[in-house]
Amino acid sequence: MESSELRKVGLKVTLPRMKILEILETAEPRHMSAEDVYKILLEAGEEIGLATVYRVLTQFEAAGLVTRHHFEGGHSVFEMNQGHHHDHIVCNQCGKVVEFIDETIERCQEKVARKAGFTIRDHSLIIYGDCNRKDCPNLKS
Amino acid sequence: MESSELRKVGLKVTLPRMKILEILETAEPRHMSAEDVYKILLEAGEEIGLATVYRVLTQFEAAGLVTRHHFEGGHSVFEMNQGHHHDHIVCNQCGKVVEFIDETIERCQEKVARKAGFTIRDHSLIIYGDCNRKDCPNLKS
DNA sequence: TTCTTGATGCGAAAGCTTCTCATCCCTGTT
DNA sequence: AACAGGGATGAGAAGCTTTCGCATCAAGAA
Repeated sequence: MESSELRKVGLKVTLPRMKILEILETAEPRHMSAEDVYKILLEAGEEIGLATVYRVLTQFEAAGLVTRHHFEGGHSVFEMNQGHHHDHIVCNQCGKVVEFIDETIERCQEKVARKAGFTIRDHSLIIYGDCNRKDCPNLKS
Repeated sequence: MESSELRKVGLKVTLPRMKILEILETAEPRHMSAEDVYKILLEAGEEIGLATVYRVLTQFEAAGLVTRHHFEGGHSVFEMNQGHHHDHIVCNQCGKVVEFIDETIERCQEKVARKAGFTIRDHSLIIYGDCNRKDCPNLKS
């Protein structure tokens, strides 16, 4: 039962929040825009407003349940947190997203920030490229 | 004479392009939004449209003269290319931007992408933090 | 069940960026 | 130097993502 997750972070357990949480936990791909989540809810016959989706996702982000990434094109994508940080490789052609974590890169970032006198709060590393798969069409979403 | 730079990349030499190029080459800070460039032009008494600034910056990007970065908050900043790639540390408080380059990180990215079967076209690494300077107010732009 | 407060849905609005189109001005050619 | 052609420009409208405002509604406590 996911309701405990909501209570744990101090959010009232409401229908929209449960539905959105469920989608984030089960749907594929795991990286979705607010619009994506909204469409899934509409197709499922839910009565929900796009504004609510944005509000809830923002609250989830503040609560540490999801992470928001600023991909190119001026729109954000959200993904469920899995406890461990990771970065992304995005295919320019098909939009496929691969997650990765590289400890060496993480350590180098700490070193660089320290040298500049900064305290790291967050970071965003996104590699853009071509995935080179045979089934990768140019039907960029 | 900057006009040669424009000709070199196959762009007609026009007044707006010259002016924008000059601002990008001389103004501080080196990271500016389209709006920033537009305001500088207006204050200089130029008759120019915001749409033109966006058009020209996009053309400059396509021509490899400038690079566009997607910072948080949904707005882009542009900076003149200096021949060498670099990444950024941005202060959450005052917006100060520090550039850095770390060869180890660059190499790791290549390795990670290769392992995932991707061909890197581009990448974006932005570290967000606090710059810890005494003159760093919370007057986030 | 009733009450209080916070959550929701809807439409409007804000912020950034792009589009449309009539006019203008580079640029190569007379 | 004047000309012609097509790309470039300015102004406003429009598009897109995201947020706001407010009347209504529902979750959680008494």
